[in-house]
Amino acid sequence: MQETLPPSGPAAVTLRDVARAAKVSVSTASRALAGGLTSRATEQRLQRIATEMGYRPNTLARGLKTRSSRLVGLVVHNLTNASFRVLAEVVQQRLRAAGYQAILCITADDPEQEAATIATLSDQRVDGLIICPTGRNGAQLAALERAGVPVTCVVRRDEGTRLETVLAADPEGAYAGTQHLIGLGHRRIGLIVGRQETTSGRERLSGYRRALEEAGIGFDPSLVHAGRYAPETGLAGCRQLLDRDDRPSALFVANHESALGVLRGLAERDILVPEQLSLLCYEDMPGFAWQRPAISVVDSGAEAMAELAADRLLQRLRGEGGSRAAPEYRIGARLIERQSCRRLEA
Amino acid sequence: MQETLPPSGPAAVTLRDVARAAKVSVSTASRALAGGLTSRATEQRLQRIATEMGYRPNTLARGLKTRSSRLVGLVVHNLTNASFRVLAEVVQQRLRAAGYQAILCITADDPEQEAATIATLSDQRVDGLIICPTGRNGAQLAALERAGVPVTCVVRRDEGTRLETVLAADPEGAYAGTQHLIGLGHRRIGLIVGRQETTSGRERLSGYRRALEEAGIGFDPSLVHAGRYAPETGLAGCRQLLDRDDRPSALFVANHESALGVLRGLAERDILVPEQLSLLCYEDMPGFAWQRPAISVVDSGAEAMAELAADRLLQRLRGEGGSRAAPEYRIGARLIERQSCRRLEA
DNA sequence: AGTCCGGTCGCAAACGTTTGCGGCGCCAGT
DNA sequence: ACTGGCGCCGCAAACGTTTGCGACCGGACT
Repeated sequence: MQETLPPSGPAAVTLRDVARAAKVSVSTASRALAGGLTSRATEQRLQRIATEMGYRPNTLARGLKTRSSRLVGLVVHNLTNASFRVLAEVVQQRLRAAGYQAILCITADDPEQEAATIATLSDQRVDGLIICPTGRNGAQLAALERAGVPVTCVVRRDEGTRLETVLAADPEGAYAGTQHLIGLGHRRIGLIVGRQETTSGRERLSGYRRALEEAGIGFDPSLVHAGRYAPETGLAGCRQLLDRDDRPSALFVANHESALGVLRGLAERDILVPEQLSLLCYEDMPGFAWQRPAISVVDSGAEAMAELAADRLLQRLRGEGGSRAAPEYRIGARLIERQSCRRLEA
Repeated sequence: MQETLPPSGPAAVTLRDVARAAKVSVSTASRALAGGLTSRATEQRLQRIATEMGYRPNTLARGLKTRSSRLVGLVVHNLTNASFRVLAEVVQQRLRAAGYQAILCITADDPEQEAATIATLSDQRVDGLIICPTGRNGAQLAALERAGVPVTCVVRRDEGTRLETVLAADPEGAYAGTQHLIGLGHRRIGLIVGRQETTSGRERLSGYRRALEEAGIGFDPSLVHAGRYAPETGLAGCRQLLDRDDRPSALFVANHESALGVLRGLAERDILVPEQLSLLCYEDMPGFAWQRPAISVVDSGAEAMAELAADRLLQRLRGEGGSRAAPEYRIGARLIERQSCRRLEA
């Protein structure tokens, strides 16, 4: 019978092979390549032989011994949301530069998938974890951290655990955006915002509200429409807010998925921006700058968040964890004025 | 001195612990949990004990022994392009369902980064690889495949190697799109397309050209604008094609990044779609359906590509690789009519 | 010349699994 | 009652590293 051997090509060259070729023991070979505990001469000789033979250390074996896989889990809800997308891009690149690889996992904001994901990543012996938590699996995350695997939360906080977290400065961002509109003379400002069960949804609403009240404008609940992060929400909000007699003069759309629906709603009603309505969005996305008119946004600073999250995790991976404090970081938002907001004449 | 032991929490429970608790040898424990070579009774008993103790097998150790890491590399140029995004989402999910994890890597279409990435993934002993190749590292990929690691290319082909590849049916898609416009009575059709060094750029142009010629319409090179996949290209193309006397009556934009620039160009010139110009895009993206008017597209079938790529790789991972044929698969494109194309009166 | 010391190196154990091989006991068949 | 066979299990080797410990060698110092 034809032996149908699995196509395991030429067996990889192992440390033993290198050692044998250099006529030293495996241990000195190991030390020479790790740099250090050998004479300068043998070190260089072995480096040379190793590269000549095309030696590549076996990460699994090394990981088994050193109890570290140089893998980091990266868990997000999806890749469609611009924040998650840049998070994935930036974190991945940052980690790679530091010698780690990112394992990408997508949970669809579903606690069960998240639980399974965390378990699997733990099985893979990831060295660390960056995650946007659903909030329902805090116990598992805390257990991981207790087992020596640093966990950094992003975008959302996991209430109930004391995990290191980096968030957007949503209250301030929403405050600044609303204030900007107020400064332009707007008094009736509609808000389309996320579900109030989420941190960001609540915080953005509260920032909006605070700006209003500080300006001496009453908060009118009928001017806010809350819903999922989806175009449909924006469309529904448009309908609710604009098909009424005392129509607001400005709209603040607090997440970019809804914005698509809002744009369509405005077009359907032939409402001119910014002539008849000022429009301000939260979170920048590639399309906004290319719209006509270009859409002003308060940018939530996704890449800054990503960079900070990666840096914090890396620092703890290097063992400089230090502070048990499990702090919370906030990334400042930034107003980007384009052409979708106009000053209201008095 | 306070021993600052690394916070390696409670040591993980190992197979030895389970075996000891069950008063059997490690080998029977292993076999019992793997299912099979033991009596039904001990199998169930050990399953129970294992879960009670919270045993989780060490993937690294297992991988070292079995020479498989249950990791699969996923290499794309970026996550902004819609095709890559759904590729990442779908592949990740598919692999996970089959017990594999995806390592995400981004190359920015840069051969050097790609080379480094492939090397690292190989070091991590990935079991397989799904990659959109730059085309400059075919040798490395071929070597991987020879070493027993199945490689599947997506979106682009690596010329010069005979790797399994799944592509979009770009010639047919562009043909169908152009034909659709012709069927609506258009004779002068502008084309904004990708660089001619890329497979997709060439193939989409050729499909466009074939449709034209079959309809007896002469191919006019001055009606095509080729450039990078970026909004700027679209804007420049708009300028070149529309600021002339014999302006085309329809525009076929063969990639969605450029489309953003085109939309802005049209808005700047106050050109009404579809009244004054019909617009058709290649590759669907979330925004298109929400535009006003909603933009017709020929959808390149990104998720079908992703699914096929994942399935092909998985099949080979399961050892059913069989055919040495290194075949090439094509995913059919599909015209989605919305509201941006109108029939030309004769 | 003897002692000591610092620098290099090899031996062997360990990391947690999987797996070939052989031993043991039990049941059925003569 | 003895043999054969088969099902279940344990022993130990192996996967490719890292690392503590001890051996060895040379030179410098007393």
